[in-house]
Amino acid sequence: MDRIIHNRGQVAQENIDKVNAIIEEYGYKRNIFASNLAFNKKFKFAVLLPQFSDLEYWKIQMRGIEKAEKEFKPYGVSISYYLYDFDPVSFVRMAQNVLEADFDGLLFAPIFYDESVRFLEEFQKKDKPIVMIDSDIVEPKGHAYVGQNAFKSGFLAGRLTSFAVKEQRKVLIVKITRDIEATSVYLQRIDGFYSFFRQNPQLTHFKFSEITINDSSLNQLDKAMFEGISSVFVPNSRAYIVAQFLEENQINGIRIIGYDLLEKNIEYLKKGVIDFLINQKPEEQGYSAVNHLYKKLVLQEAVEETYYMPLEIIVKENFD
Amino acid sequence: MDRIIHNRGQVAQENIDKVNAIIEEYGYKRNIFASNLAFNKKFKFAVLLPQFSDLEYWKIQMRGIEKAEKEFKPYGVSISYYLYDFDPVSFVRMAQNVLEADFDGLLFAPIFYDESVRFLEEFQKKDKPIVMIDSDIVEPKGHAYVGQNAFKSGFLAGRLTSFAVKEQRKVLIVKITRDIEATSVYLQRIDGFYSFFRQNPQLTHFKFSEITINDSSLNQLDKAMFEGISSVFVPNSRAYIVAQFLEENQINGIRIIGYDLLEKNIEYLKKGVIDFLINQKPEEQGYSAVNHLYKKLVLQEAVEETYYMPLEIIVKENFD
DNA sequence: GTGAAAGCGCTAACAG
DNA sequence: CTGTTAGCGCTTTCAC
Repeated sequence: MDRIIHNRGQVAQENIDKVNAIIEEYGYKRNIFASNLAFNKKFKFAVLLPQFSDLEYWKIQMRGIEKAEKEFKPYGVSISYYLYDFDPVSFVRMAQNVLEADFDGLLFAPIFYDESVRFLEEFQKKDKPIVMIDSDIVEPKGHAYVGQNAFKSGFLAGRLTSFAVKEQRKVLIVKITRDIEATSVYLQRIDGFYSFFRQNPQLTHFKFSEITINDSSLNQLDKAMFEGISSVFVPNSRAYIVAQFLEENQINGIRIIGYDLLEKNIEYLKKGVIDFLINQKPEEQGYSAVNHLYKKLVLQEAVEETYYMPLEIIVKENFD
Repeated sequence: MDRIIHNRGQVAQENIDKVNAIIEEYGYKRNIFASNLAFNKKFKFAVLLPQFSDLEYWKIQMRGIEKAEKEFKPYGVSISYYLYDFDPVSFVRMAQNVLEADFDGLLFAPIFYDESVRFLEEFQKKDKPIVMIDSDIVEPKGHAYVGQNAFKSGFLAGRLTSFAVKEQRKVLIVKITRDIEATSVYLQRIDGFYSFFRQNPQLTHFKFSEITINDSSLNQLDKAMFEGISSVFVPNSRAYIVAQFLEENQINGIRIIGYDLLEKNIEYLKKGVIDFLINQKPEEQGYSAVNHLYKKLVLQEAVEETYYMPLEIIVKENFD
């Protein structure tokens, strides 16, 4: 019986016959409880992510991963965490540790592009499933991806910006960057944003400008920047920085569109200073990524290799 | 061992000792595979819903239920469907059939209120878990609920209506009712809708009016109704009826806010005639309801008794 | 290449 | 009230 399913024999014709006969005609279904009980195998996954102590976004991702870990623990899944400091050197060191250990599956985020590609190529030699979250590496292929579609989310942000009908609107795009250079999706978001207005040429009453400031200090913002501005688009999770500035300086009536349900963003969403947040569901991303490995390895199910998170529009009234 | 967990003995103190000693100190976890293999029990769920042949909303619910059925089949779950025609007599007949059979769990939607209460009281005597979907019955208690929060969704619709800044806005609420009277949530939605504007008194530039028409024929709409109107709120899934009328009569520039991702609604969403659809995730509702029974009965996990679906804002750009 | 048997961890039934 | 045992359906191993 087992050798029919796992076809230990090589007689292809006979196998096909038996598979047809038994599985299809008799409607045989493998009993998953018995199978896993007998199989009695443990699955070890590696999770390679940035240390999340002061990175709320990654903390939320981690929450989803831990939820999945807890859920799948009784099914023989265990997870080892490799958390690196937010710099390439630390990443490479941790990645090396992962390569030296022996895992059945890998989950990681390619924050530092070049280093990540090298690591990916190395790990692929092991021929174990890999899931990437948050952002994707196109080449080399051969891994699954769970995450956002950055371009589409920017396109959506364009629509959200467009809701103010008829009036003349000046839109300011505020790019708030970090000291350490990393794979960043905000440029794709801005691409998508402009693309929306290009595809909707009837929206003639919008004018755009951009500024770039550094995350590390707030006083790079000044009132003059917001002169005549009616909407602000912040293409990463730091919309709260703009919100805080506008609130402190009592500048009202400017619509803010941003990303991610960070605590500070939510605070200003609830206050009505931030109008829209596009949620990429980081918790679900983390969960789905582990779930992908679980389904593939433990349940041996067929799984999609790319899973784009749905784009969730969050306003004050549907946040919970 | 099994009698420690299932405490066959009555010596409470000793039990507590052993539970503490073994479960907590030794970190014992019941092997779910072995447990279910040995238990070898089949679970039969009854699903009592309206025949969905021409009710797209219920068809989508059903899709979620069938997805769950498929997923949980290897774990011993089977589902019997009792689908009634959309009238109370048919409901009562089907409900009787459910009562006469022997099920481990029940999933149903209380479409016809009085009949549903009577059925609920009757079924509760069996002391088996019950999940209600779509709408809830407050009394009697003793069942789980998976579904929408109708008031909150109307409140959110208010926010979506409010996005047009500064201009004078006339809002028309179009109530499209059915011939057969059934439990309906649209009144709660309208409540929530008005409530939003009451709680945001700074939005002074909105005026409201209401009309009621019957689903059965379209020609109850006429152009005069939309004179001077800038937004239309349809508090059920039939926004496409208004959209179709406006399109056919080439009335442009009216914002439409509606509910549910029915095919026709999506068609007009994509065309840009409908602006917002609030999605109650019917597929996920159906899935979650079965999942609730599964977790409770098969996995014997603790489960939440009330699960409000998140309110999803769908525009053209984030529909997939 | 194929058949037989042990045993995965648990539950339920039965004997003491 | 407690100890023992068969067996759930499958995988793996070992003998043929």
